[in-house]
Amino acid sequence: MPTPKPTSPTPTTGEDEVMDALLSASRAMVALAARSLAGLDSDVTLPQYRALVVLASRGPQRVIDISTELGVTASTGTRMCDRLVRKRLIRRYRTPADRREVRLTLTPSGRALVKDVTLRRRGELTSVVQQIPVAWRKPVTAALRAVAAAVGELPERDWWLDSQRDTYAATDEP
Amino acid sequence: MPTPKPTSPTPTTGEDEVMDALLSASRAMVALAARSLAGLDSDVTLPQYRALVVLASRGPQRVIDISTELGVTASTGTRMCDRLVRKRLIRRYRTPADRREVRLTLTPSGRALVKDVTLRRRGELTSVVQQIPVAWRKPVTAALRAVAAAVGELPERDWWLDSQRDTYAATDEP
DNA sequence: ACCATCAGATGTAGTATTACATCTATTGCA
DNA sequence: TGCAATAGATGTAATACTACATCTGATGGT
Repeated sequence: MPTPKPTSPTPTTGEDEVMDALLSASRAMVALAARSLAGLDSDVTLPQYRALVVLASRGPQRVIDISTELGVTASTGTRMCDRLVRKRLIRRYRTPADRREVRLTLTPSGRALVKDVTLRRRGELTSVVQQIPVAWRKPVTAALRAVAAAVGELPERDWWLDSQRDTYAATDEP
Repeated sequence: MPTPKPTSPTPTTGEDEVMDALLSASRAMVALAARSLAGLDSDVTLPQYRALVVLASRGPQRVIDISTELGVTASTGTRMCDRLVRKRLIRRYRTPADRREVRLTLTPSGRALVKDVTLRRRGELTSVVQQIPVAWRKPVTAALRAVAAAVGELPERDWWLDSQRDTYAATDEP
């Protein structure tokens, strides 16, 4: 805790400092996320964007999957998807295997939007990254990956950015 | 940054890796933020929480300041403050100096809420921090601070957690 | 003293988020 | 075959976010 820090008797190994810095960075990231979303042409809300990121990171998902990931009910998920479909950012596909399921996939526009936001963030972070001494980059990279992994973030591989062909045939529009 | 060394003797030495890791971490942080907010007793939205964080980090602010920080109009800011006041998380104070102004401050509940959320995040990040090799902590800490600073995040000093007395006298309730 | 400006608040309005209950279509299993 | 369970969609409703236009009150400079 940063609070009544009793000035640990044992010279701490810098654990608190790392944690504080991490929390600061965390708040900053949230602000950054909000900002990069606000400065966008289309008006996508944060929940909507999070849904897009899930699709971008994990590939085609069901409504229930996205809902769970976002911590909302299925009905809320359905509603959100309605809006994203209306905005042409995602598409619904029926799977032949299980006709109850609906697979959600990003449209090219959806992919472009995620890419755009990513680029914006990249822009804001470029100078920071460049200022990190080369010798530090390895540990910093490792630490950041650990953070992402621990918090439950998906693969860093942006396979989705190179809009590969959708693997689902549009059987019907639900 | 403690050592803003001009670096880059050789172009791109792990620069991309750091950036990717940073972006991953960024997405993870957003998800984490949403989660730590969802698992809360009181129902505070992300915009509301961001407002609280601004107050917590920067101390008493005006409506316009918070609005600017959050990237919304003044009227939106006023509305948001209305809700936060109704939830007893912030308080409005008139300043004698400029009677147009309204200073917003966190109530004890507000402070407690921010603290609670911080603790939750801390919990999720503890294991990560502990896993970072001691030798790495210094660079990692510096890098994270740089990120926070660059993105416009405030001092890491959590002075506000030790609920010091509010310096404004409640003259009237607007 | 006058008036432009600033800080906030309010009226109005559209869209989003979210949940609960309920309904349809499908699937899986006994 | 029959029926519970699953995946979504829909009806309904409360709350939040957001902006634009407008209004009040207070400052500050001329």
